[in-house]
Amino acid sequence: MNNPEINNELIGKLLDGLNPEQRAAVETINGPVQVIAGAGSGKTRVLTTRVAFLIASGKQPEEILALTFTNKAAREMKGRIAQSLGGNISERIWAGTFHSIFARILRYEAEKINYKNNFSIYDSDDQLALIRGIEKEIGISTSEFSPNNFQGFISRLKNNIITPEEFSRSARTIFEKHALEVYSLYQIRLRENNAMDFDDLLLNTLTLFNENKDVLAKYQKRFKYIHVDEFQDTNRPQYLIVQLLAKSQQNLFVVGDDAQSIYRWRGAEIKNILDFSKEYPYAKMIRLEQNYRSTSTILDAAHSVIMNNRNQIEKKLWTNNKKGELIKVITAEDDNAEADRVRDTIYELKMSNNYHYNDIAVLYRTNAQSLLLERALRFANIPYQIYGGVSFYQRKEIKDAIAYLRLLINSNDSISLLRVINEPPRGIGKVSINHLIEYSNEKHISLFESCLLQDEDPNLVKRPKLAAKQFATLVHSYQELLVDNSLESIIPAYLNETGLLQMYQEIDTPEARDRLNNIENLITDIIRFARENPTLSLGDYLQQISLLTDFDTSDLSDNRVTLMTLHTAKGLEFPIVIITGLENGLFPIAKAENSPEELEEERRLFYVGLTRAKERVFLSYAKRRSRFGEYQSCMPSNFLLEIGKEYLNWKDIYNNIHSKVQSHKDTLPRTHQHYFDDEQKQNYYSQIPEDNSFHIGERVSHSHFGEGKIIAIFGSGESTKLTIDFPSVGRKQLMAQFAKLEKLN
DNA sequence: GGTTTGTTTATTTTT
DNA sequence: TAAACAAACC
Repeated sequence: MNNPEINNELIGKLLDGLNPEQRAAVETINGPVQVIAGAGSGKTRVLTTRVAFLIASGKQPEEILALTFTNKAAREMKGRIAQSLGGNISERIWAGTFHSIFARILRYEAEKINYKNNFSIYDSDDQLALIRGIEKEIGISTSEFSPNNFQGFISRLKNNIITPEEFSRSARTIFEKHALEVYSLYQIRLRENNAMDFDDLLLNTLTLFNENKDVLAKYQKRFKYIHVDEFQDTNRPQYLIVQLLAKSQQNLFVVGDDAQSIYRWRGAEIKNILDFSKEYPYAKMIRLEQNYRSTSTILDAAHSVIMNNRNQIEKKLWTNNKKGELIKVITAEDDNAEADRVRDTIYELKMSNNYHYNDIAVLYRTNAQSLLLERALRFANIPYQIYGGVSFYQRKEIKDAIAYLRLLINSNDSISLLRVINEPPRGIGKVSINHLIEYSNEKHISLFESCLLQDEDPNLVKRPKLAAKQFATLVHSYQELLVDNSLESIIPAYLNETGLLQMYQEIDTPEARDRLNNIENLITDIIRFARENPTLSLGDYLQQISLLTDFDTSDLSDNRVTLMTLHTAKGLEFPIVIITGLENGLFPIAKAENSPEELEEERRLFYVGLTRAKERVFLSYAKRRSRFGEYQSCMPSNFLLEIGKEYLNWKDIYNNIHSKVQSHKDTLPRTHQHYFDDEQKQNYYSQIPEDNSFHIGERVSHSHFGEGKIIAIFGSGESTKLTIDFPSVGRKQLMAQFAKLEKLN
C-alpha cells in the first residue's frame, strides 16, 4: 500500500481525540452509514472529519457531496474542512445546501427539463404575487381564499410530489377545486416566467434524474461519497433524490437526531430516519451518545422532558461534564414583568463578571414575544441582536433593486417586471397594467415584449404606452450593455437610470436615507462579488442571494445578547440560555394541544432549546399575558412540570406540589403522566407568592422628589435599584427598599 | 394614480 | 396591541 496520495500523517491527526463511535463513523467509508447524533455529541466534527479523512485517504474532492439545510451549516462545514486541508482543496468539494447544490445542477442541465439556464428563483413573496395574480385572472376572491392558504397548500402538495394532474383526481371540496385550478395555472406561469420556486428546485431535480437516466448516471458516477446533515429534516423529494444518487455506489452517510426534528409541519419526515434501515438493512448504525456541550444537570433535565415522547429512537445521552448549576425558574406577574426579570437576569450575569453579553441567548416560541424583551433591553442599554425577522434581502427597496436585476437576466420574469414597472412611479397604473397583461396573453408574448412592442399596440392611451415602452427599452439597453461590460460599471448606472435611487434621494426622510443606503450596500456587495469571482456572472450573484437568509448574513461575534425563536436556535450553542414564555397555549402552542404528534414536536422543540445551553438555563413564564390586546391568565407550561424537580431551582411551594404530583404520576397511564388536573393547578397557583416588584413605566411618588416615572429596574428583591425620572429633578437612582415609594395609578 | 382610512388577523419558516 | 393589507377616497 504505497499509494502516494494517502496522507498517513494527516489521517493520524484527524482521528486523534475522537471517541470510538465518532472514529467508527469517520472511518467507515464504504457502504451506507447512519449516525444518530444526540445534541452536542460532536456531529459537525464527525461530518467534517470524515470528509477530510476521505481526501486524506486519496479520494478526489470532486467525488464528495455534502448536503446541509442551511447556508450557515454549509459554510461552517467548508470552513472546518478548509482548516484541516487548506482552502483550494476544500473548494472543490460539493458542499452546500440541498437547494443550492440542486440549483447548480439544474442550471447546468436546464434544457433537459425545458428550462433556460437563466431561470429566476421565486421566494415566498414572489409566489404570493403570482398566486394573487392568478386568483384575479380566474376570478377567485382573494379575501375569501387567501393567497397564503393556497401557497401553503400547493407547497404541501409539492412536498408530497403530487402533480396537478394527480391532484385533480382527489380534489373534492370547493377549496380543493379552487386550489387545483390555481396550482395548475401556477405551474404553467412559472414555466412561462422561466422561474422556479424553492420546492421546484427539489422537484425538478427529481424529475430530471427520473426522466434522464444518462444524466442520473453521470451524477451517480461523480458523487461517490454522499453525506446528508440533519437527516431527520429531509422531506420526501430530498430523500428520493439522495436515494437515486446513492443507488449505484451506496456510499451514503446520513447524520441526524430524531429528537431534534422540529420541521414536521414543513414536510420533514422523521420516518426517513426509521426507513433508512429498511432501505439498507446492512447499513452500519452508529449512535453518538456522549455529550460534550452541556452540564449534566442540563442534559438530564432535557432527558427527563424528551422521555415523555413515545415516538423516538431509544437513546440516553451522557456526559463527563460537571453537574453545574440548577435550572432557575423565573415566575413573573405578567409579560412585561417577565421581560424585566429577563433583563435583570442578564444584568446580573453580566455584573458577576463571568459572562459577556454574547454568551447569552434569549429564546421564545413566537416572534411577537421579542417586542417586550427588546423594549426592556433597550431601556436598560443592554446591547442585543435579533435573529430572523426581516432579512436584508426581504426589504422592499432591496427586493425592488433585485427585481430590476432579475429582469436584466431573465426578461420573461413577469413577477419581477410587475414589481418595478411603476416603481418609481412612471404613470403606469392598474388599468394600464391589466391592458399590458391582456395584450401579452393575446399575442402569446411575454409581458416584457408586450411593453417593448407598445408602438404596435393600438389600444393603450398615449402616456402609459410611452412609459411602458421607455421602461422596457431601458432594461433592454442594459441587457445589451451587460454582455461586454463589467458589473462594476453597469450596475450603478442601471439602478440610477431606472430612477430607483433618485426616488429615495428626493424623499429626504431618515427612512428614505436608510433605504438608499441599503441599495448602495447591495451595489457594493455586487461589486465585491464581481471582483472576488471574476468568472461568475450577475446571474450567479442573484442565485446566491436568492438562497440566502438573514441568518447567513448576521454575525454572532458581536458582544450582544442574542434574541431568537427556538426554531432558529437549532444547531447553535450558548453558555447561557433563557427560554421565555413557558405557558400552556404559548409553549406548547395552543394549536398543538389536541394533537399528540404536534405536542411531541413542541416537546422536541423544548428539548432543542434546553440542549443549546452549555452552562446555565433559565426558564421563565408569566401568570398573565397580553394577547391580541387583552390580558389572559396563563398556566405554566406542562413542559416545565416534566422536568425532574432535582434539576430545578423553583419556589419551595412548587416543590411540595411537584412531589405530590410525582407520586401521583406513577399511577397514571404513561401518556398522561405529565398532566396536572385542574384542581392541582388551581391549588398550585394560589400558592405562588405575589410579586410586589415595580414595573417600568409605572408612576410613583417620592416624599422628596415628588411624582416620577420608573424608567429602569436593576436587581431583584432587597437589592432592587430603580432609575426614576422626576420632572422636577431629573433622573435618580434609588434603592427600592429605602426609597419609600408610593405607587400611583 | 396616490393617499388615507378602515379592516383583518396574528406559530414556527433551514431554502 | 400592532402591523399589514385592501378598499375607498381625493
